[in-house]
Amino acid sequence: MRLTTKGRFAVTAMIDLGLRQSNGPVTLAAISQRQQISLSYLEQLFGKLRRHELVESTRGPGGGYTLARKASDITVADIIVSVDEPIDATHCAGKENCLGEGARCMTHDLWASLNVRMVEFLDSVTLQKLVDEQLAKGLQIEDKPHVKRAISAMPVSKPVRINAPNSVFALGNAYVKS
Amino acid sequence: MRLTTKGRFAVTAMIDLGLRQSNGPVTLAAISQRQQISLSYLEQLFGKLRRHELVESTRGPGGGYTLARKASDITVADIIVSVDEPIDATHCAGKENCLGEGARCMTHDLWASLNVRMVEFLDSVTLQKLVDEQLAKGLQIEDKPHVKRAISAMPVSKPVRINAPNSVFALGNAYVKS
DNA sequence: GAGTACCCGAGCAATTTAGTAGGTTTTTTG
DNA sequence: CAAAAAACCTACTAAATTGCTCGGGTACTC
Repeated sequence: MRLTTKGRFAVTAMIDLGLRQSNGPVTLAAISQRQQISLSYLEQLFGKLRRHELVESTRGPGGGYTLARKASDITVADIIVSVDEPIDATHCAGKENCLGEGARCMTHDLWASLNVRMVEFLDSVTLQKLVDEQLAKGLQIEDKPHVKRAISAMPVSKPVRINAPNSVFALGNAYVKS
Repeated sequence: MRLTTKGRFAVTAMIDLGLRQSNGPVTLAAISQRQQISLSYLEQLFGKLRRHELVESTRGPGGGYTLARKASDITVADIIVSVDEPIDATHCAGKENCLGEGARCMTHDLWASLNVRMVEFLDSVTLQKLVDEQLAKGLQIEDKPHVKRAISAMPVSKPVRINAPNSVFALGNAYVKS
């Protein structure tokens, strides 16, 4: 498992979905606007989330996405694994004795143990918990504005275009680069 | 904070160091051989680890690296933060009201809470714990072979040259890509 | 002063990130 | 029925990151 902004975007979008799916399917366009994530990127992410059966889709007008199961049955680990599609971690993947030498590389055992702990932890955080956290913070949910066709002349809000992999889980450390 | 193979390499190298620093400084060349990480890459990582005061260096023959403090005072979070040099997580970094609109983006609060938990968790895992885990698994430590100058005709072991960011924390899921 | 080891920077190819662009289905609706 | 809304899909892109090489330094010991 990797933790990058990709996973963050997915978790953010899923929380948005969890918060608002009570009154019908939620469109990606709406999530895109609220969370400032590009629509096409959301489409890619939700394609994966759907194939991993975390969400279900409804096509046509009034359609959108809903959670495929209860928010309390979806964990952060589920989401991150879905979008990150890991291939293999160690360069000595699978093979027991990566080096023919006596000192077999400790990399997998070593990392596996930390990996297990990480996954256990992220598996203990459910989407429901995160949704509740947002509600507890007094997040206001607009009751489906149901904009019929009033979305045409919008001030596009500057397509800033920074194509950079952001760091995720940033700590608040602005270490002086001396 | 991000979790990539970069951090994994750093943690792996630090464990190797923790396991072997009892009899003097450990050279990067030795870690490179044992852990199959390129020397130059290790140099870059340890440059950062040194600037973050996790390790100390001794130059000249017999030199190498030692831990700057006790292994029990170094956490996995320390290591990962050191090599990953985060800049900022959210695209609305710092600014309280990222969008001028009523619905202020929930991204920071939202992610910050998960971030805090992650950091707390990774801060709870000390290098000492990981070292002990390796020792418990019966890892044998060669008592400093002290190869004087017998390293010249070595079978180089194929410089395979795969320049790819590997995934980290890979789960054992080989989902069928249908 | 020779050799060992850390130090540093430039530069590289493969990959990932985050996105644009442009289309096709499916479904509702007017 | 036609048009619109929405999911779906594929290909393409610039910037960044990853992991590495190369080539030189600099400090230290024997």
